[in-house]
Amino acid sequence: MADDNDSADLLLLFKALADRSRLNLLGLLAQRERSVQELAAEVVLKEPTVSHHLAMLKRVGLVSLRHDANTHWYALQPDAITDLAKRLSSRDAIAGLAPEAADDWQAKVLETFVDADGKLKSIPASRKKRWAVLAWLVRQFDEGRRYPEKEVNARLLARHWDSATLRREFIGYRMMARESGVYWRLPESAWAAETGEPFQDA
Amino acid sequence: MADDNDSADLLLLFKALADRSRLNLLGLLAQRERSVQELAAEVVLKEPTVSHHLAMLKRVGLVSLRHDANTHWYALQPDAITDLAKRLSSRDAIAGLAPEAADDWQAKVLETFVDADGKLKSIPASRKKRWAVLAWLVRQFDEGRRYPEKEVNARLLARHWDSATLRREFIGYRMMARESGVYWRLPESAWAAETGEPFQDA
DNA sequence: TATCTAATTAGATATGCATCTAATGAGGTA
DNA sequence: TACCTCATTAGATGCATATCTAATTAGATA
Repeated sequence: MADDNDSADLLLLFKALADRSRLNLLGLLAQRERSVQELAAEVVLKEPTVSHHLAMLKRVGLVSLRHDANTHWYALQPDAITDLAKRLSSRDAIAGLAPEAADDWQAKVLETFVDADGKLKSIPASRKKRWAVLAWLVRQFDEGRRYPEKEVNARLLARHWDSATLRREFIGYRMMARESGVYWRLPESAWAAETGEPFQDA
Repeated sequence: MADDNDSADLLLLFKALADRSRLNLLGLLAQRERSVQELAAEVVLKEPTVSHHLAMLKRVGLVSLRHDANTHWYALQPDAITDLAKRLSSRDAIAGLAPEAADDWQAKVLETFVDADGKLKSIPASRKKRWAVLAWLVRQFDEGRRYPEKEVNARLLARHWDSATLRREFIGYRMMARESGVYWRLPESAWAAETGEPFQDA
């Protein structure tokens, strides 16, 4: 379901709004366009801190940015908030936040990327879909057992030629840990919650 | 002043919504009433964790609770969300989130020293912050009413274990007066101006 | 009374994130 | 080129909080 995307977005929006400093900044920006310095003075925070908050607000579309020389002018993006309001007004929309939806979505991704023989057709480029595929793959290893790199490779090669990338991604997504050439599964609690958002964009 | 409350409420609402597990729970509760066990199974969390989340959702009015024997049935409180949606739809409402100098500072102090249940985590050491906290506390007593020491203690104990210190500070900051074991509030004009002038403790 | 079940509270751990200082980048001007 | 200003990035620190296990409360039942 595209529902899943929606709910991830929604979560990020709420996270962006769940901080007093950022609400203050939004308040100021709702009045008029402002520069970083100006904002820092008004909310009594250092510029890097304000910059950090603005980056987050911008990432979720709550504010817009206009450059003028080396001054950056930020402004409220009013549609973002009214859109949010709209999304909240239906009870069904809220019901759509229930977790079961995720499994559905994952099944769909797997249908797309895995062929009838169980071979991975390609490694998804999108972070979320890659997560879904990796989750499926990692569950084919026993929890609590330790695998030498050679064996990890062997198992992965049964699914896709690029075992090196897959191994690396296991680590990156915290689905596996590695120590001196030996791999083991991490508990799903460590990664199952992250439906695949980047922590920061790097 | 009412603004201040509003924005504090709003912040708590967003904080409650800014967590994937709680969004999942809300989704399930939007479908129908559910017990803690049931929810724990569906979101794959332990019961105490779910209990913790539900307490927060309830505190901000997003869910309601009904007891039946020792089963607790939680349900979505749909008005809470539509109300939120309404509050977001006006640009002026957002502009109202802008900080208001002193008030905002006091709000920030309170956020730091008062936990979500309204308990005072500790008595600030800095004079100014202690002033802010005491001002908040003393406003919970009616003006013009007289309180025997026992009742002052009882009320303070709801906020912090060291009621004796708090009582003494009320006197020191001229927020209350005492005569033969009976206490009463002094008018704010007597102390509201001193955002923490030297008065001498002890 | 003792016991069973459902839920909450207490206490511990670990991760996320707000904030700061210092360093770097990027545009403008003399 | 050198310098100035505004902003962002890097890295460190400390607090808030999501989650778990263990202990406790509360209702129901035998």
